[in-house]
Amino acid sequence: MVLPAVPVSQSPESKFREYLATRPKSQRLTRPQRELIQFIFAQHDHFDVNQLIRDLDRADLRISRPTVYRTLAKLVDAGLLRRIEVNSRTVYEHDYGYPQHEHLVCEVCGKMIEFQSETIQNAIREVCTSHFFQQSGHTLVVRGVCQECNRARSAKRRLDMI
Amino acid sequence: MVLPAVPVSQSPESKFREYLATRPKSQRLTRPQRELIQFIFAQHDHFDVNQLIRDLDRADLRISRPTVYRTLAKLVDAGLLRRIEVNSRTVYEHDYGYPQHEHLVCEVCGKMIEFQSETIQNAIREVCTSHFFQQSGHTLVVRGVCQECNRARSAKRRLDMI
DNA sequence: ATTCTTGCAAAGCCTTTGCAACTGC
DNA sequence: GCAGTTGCAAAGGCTTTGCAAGAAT
Repeated sequence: MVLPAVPVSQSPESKFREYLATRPKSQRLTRPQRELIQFIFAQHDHFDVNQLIRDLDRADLRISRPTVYRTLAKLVDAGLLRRIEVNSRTVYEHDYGYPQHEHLVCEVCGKMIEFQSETIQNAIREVCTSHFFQQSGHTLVVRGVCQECNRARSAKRRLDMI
Repeated sequence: MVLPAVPVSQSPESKFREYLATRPKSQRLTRPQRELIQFIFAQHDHFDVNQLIRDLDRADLRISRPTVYRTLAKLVDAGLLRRIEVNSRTVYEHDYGYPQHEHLVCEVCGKMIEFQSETIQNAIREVCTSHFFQQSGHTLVVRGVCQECNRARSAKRRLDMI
């Protein structure tokens, strides 16, 4: 986490409970779901499904793959998680308690750097207004090479020239 | 196409030929590839692989699925096409001869509205500079509901209230 | 008690790959 | 003629689904 967290009044679990209750056909909060929420909001930042399942496994939490997928979908729908597609990889990150932000993604090491930009958010808002487009969210991914990988590359280039 | 095209000096095919020639291990321009390029740059705007193959089929161009995938990858690498991930769907659009732009994507009808924003591009450039991040490209997708679908929704809502 | 959720196995997508036949250069 | 490309079939990832057993309200 690099950005300041947004203050929230409820725990992720109770926010999720609220979401479940307000569904058209009311849904249930189960043990696997609670374990997942607790696990995700205790540790992860950006993660994909395979990482998550591996980590759950290491933590001796046996939650089946389908249940993980089904629960993640609900968490996204509930506004607890955000789902991002990055270079054909699907990653999740905290939404609840975390501010809207954009990403720089290093194509070499895969690192994701977060940043906020009022300017960009305002510009998007303006464009939506002028197109009478009702915005529900956005994703900005900037691809490139991060500082460290760039250094490494330059070094290698210098070596290659010898 | 809604944005003004960028003037280009070469045809897509010759631009691709140039790309092929400058590869480390030189590659070949084949009949299926030429047909694909001609077809894509004659008609399509945004398309996914299945649409493309269906349309090729209708045009009696039989190019195998693997070849389509392999060629699209090269076209993206050559800078002729851009590849965008939108709501778990992979779509391609012209890159060569078309300016950098962002997308509003309607979650109801799937329409993609293009727009350009100097402000956003500058803001991205600035952020990259301050993070010593060497940008190679970016994707901005704004999700929401377009004007028409919004109208339809409002109308339906009014009806529901009776 | 009822209705939703789980886990398993299996199926579904989309995409990639191994390989023999083929074709640019 | 050599090296890269094609098409086929098959395999690979990731994600979803049908269904019987189990759990939440």
